[in-house]
Amino acid sequence: MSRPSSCRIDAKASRCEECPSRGESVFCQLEAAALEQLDRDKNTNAYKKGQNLFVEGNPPFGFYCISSGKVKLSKSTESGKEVLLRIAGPGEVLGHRSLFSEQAYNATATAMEDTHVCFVSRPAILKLIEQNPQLTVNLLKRLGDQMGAAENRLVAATDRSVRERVAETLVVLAETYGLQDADRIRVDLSLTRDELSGLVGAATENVIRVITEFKKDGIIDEHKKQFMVLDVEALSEVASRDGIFLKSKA
Amino acid sequence: MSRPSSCRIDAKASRCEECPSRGESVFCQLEAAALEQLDRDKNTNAYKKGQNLFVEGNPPFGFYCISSGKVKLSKSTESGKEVLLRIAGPGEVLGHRSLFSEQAYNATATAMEDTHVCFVSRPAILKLIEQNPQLTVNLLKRLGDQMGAAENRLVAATDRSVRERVAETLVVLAETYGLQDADRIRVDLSLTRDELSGLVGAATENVIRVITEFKKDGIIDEHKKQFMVLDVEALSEVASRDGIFLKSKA
DNA sequence: ATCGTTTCCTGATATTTATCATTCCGTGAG
DNA sequence: CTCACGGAATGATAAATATCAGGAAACGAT
Repeated sequence: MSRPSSCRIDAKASRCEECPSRGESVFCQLEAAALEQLDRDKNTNAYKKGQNLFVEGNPPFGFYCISSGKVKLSKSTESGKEVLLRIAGPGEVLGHRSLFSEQAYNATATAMEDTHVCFVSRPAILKLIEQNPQLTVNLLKRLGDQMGAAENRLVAATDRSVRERVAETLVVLAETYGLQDADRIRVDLSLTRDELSGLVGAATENVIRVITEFKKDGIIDEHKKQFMVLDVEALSEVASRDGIFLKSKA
Repeated sequence: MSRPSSCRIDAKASRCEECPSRGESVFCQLEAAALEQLDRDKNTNAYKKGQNLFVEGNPPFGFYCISSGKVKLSKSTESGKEVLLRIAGPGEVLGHRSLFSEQAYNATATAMEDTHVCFVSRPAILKLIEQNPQLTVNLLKRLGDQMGAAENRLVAATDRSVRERVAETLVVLAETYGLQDADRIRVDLSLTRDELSGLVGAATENVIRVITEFKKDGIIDEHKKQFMVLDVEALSEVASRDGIFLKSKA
């Protein structure tokens, strides 16, 4: 209980150093005093799989920082499909964009698994920023990376086939959420075919055909909605590659 | 010569208030002292149509602010096509993203017409930011808007037909760079078919077909690579609409 | 003017992708 | 266990889009 934390819900002592996402978070370089302030200002909430943190079109009230779990950011199209903009893990912030642009949320945030999230109100975060200008620089960097990823994805969407995009997406997911598991990389995410298709930007049926093919080729495997990459080389080869794409987490 | 400016090249007195892009620029809310500092630190350069400000893959040295003219940001794909990420006009900044993420430029910036640009070196801009934290907030807002536009474009790319996207693009261009001209809106840009296609994200031939159709329907017109929107209603209707899309300017 | 180059346009064709219809399979509820 | 249900898979078809090929304008330079 001695030191405060920005990213943990646990009652027991949870300092920033123990935050699983410590190195990644925009907050976790703050000095002690600021962290204490942040700790006082924050609220921690638990979301069950499927619950929304916020919904597209609603006004933004503050800032979210994921402590544990995964959250997808999605937009639904007029034709009823769901486009996944990105998947955010521990240490990542959500709602920062709408906070500064003072516009309604542009996307819906949904917990993909049971998730703990710290919430900081708009006034609190603005005050914190005022006293810690470095924070905005961190946010700029983060947002810049995400922007780069979005741009690369845009290029991919117009230039690469569904097959290539599926491969690319799997590679990036493996890089971002992959856990080494014997000789395979297990993507630590529960992803439905529909969600993957929303990430790839293609019809679910076609994405299914591609992953079936990859499975037959022994490049990937899958159990219970968890994808495993068996041969990253081959997958990258298919992706034709170069892109940063989704990689906003760094 | 008495008062400095952030956004003008002219030797004659050019204060920020006179900057054509004053209200839009992230710089132009700075107080006098900071503006003077900025004026000392900046260099103004002129680019002829077609010249590059910077090129994808190169390391970023600083910050660009467009004084006059238009600049396109593009990425070339492996298959040799050119994807336009956005078009920036007076008051807009370029290179801010790479500056903070400390990565190579993700795109190439090319003057679409004769253009004047102010350049501020990385150290200078960082110093300025240190003394004027508000600047980063402005940048965050700007970047956030651009991010939203990119996301909307991503959704459009997967969900809307070429025809719809062409209409949408023209609507946004009219909103952003349109000048009222009798009963028509003239888009103040010299755009080739290839460039428009890069903006739409489709093969040039197909975009041409759509344009021809719109012209026949009397919805748009075009002279010397300048598009005119005759019937915004109709065009918006086709676009099916809702998107902010390109609208990053404001 | 004339040439040459670039951009624009048009049609025919091939390919990719989406859509629709149907079956299969796994999982949880009763 | 069996049923029902939702996700997953597969095939057939249709639609959208890209690609290819050839020609027509527009424009700049000589």
